[in-house]
Amino acid sequence: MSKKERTAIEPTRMENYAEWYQQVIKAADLAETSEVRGCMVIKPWGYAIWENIQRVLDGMFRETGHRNAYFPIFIPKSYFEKEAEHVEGFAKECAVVTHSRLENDGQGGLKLAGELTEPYIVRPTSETIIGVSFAKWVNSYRDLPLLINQWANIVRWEMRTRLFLRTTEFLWQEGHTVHESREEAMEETLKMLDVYARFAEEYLAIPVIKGEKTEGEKFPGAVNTYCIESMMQDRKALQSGTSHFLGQNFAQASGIRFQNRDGEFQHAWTTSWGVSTRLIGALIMAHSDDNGLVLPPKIAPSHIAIIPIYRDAEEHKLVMAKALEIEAAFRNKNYEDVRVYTELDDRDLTSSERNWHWIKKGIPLRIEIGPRDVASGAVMIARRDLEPRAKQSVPLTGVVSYCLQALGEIQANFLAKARQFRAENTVRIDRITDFYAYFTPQNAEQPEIHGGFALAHWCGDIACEEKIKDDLKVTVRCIPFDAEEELGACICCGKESHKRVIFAKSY
RNA sequence: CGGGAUGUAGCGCAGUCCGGUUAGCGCGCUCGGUUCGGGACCGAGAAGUCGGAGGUUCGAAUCCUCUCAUCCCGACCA
Repeated sequence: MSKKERTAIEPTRMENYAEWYQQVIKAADLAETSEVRGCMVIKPWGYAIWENIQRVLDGMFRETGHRNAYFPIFIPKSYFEKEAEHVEGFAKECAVVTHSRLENDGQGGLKLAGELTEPYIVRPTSETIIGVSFAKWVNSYRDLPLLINQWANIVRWEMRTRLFLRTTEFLWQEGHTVHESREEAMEETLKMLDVYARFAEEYLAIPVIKGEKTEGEKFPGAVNTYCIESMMQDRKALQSGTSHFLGQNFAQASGIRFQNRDGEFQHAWTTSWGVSTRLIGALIMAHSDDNGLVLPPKIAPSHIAIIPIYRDAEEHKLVMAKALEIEAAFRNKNYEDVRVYTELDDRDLTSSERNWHWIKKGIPLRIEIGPRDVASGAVMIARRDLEPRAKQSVPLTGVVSYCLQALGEIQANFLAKARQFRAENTVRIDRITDFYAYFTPQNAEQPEIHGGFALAHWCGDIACEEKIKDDLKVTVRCIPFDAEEELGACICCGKESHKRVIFAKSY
């Protein structure tokens, strides 16, 4: 058989990005679609990534003074109705509970019974139900700030779903805070956006752009919505986290009032912020390649696959003894704040089968150890940030230090690579013809990877935003915080503009 | 909710137009053997009643009616 180069994932990113994404998830065994419409089953390798995300973020929330709590999954319809924009924003995607029990229908089936006097909405987000509690908890300025976080599941009845990116039920974290003043609430909103940005870059190795959402894209009921936007390898944008300044809207709707320092009653100022299992989608699309998942060491469920190579029972015994020694050497070892985990894989499969298994799962390092290595007192180490064939012989005595250092390098390489990719695919555009050309694929039937982030002037008029969206499916991803003052003309209508915003196609 | 398509073994599919013995193929799985440092090979085997209901017929995966579900394209979206 000819040993021609082939990729572990087919099709490749270039051939069919959307299909490649599904295949990476399948090959890495992260998740699968469930029998339940739009819902996914998150499998151990995928769930472990989520647990790592939870662990790290939870620590960050604690450090910033937040405490975890839990609120009901059901929201009475009347609560939901209190904030008008909020209702409008979520009404079309709510699962509603209308009955409380099932009865035998006499034909071997079941029928709905016990109709509720007031239907319950399965939370699509918890502002309204949490607001009811907050109204009780907050009476005085001395009760503030109130800094709460909830880890929960959410249901949004989306029309079209994609594993991790958009599922009917998803897991997330939602922070909800109450403050005495506008300034303090705004400060909180931006502080948590910073936490998200730091997490994305330091742990997920995904560079993000912090900015504000336009009026058309902001959270229903929010005064301002801020976001972190990242670029995927098909050059589309993915909103990876949001933080909302809710003003007094929800405080008024829920009656969150307190007596201030002057003894007067006033409505509080609230915020909410969240990230979801979508981050796993971001992780996949930001780093993975045509050989499967690629995981930054700081978020990987496990870091090193140890692969013994042997032909018979005698060699197995010989090699396994060393493999167990290596495994033991990593016990209780940390790379920065991350515990290093290993996977000793001596399954009865060919070594290449086991090798590819771990490549596809995105494990950062692989240690191969065979009879030749045992004889020479060394092992072969392969890194996920290099070609699958690239292997380095490392003496047994230096394996741990080599690996710990390599993990750090790999983490840094992924971030640098993602930064470079984003830089290469970000352009400043001033003429509308260039803008349309940039976002128009060569092949309309089967669009190739095209476009990217376009920094262009925008007048702030929603009509221009809508027109571009209708024409090109391109939206204003955000008005970046770091956008410099610059006089220019709106890319769409030509009116005066003072800042460039980021336009892109998005998920 | 509009437009299009599909439901046959765990997965991917053929067979359906032109009804006819025991419903096939690839992958996967199980067992045995040879292999094993770049995705192995040979042999044997298990597994489906054809989305569901009804009808036509001597006979239905195949024809008819109804129904359910899923997928793709639009509007929505963390």
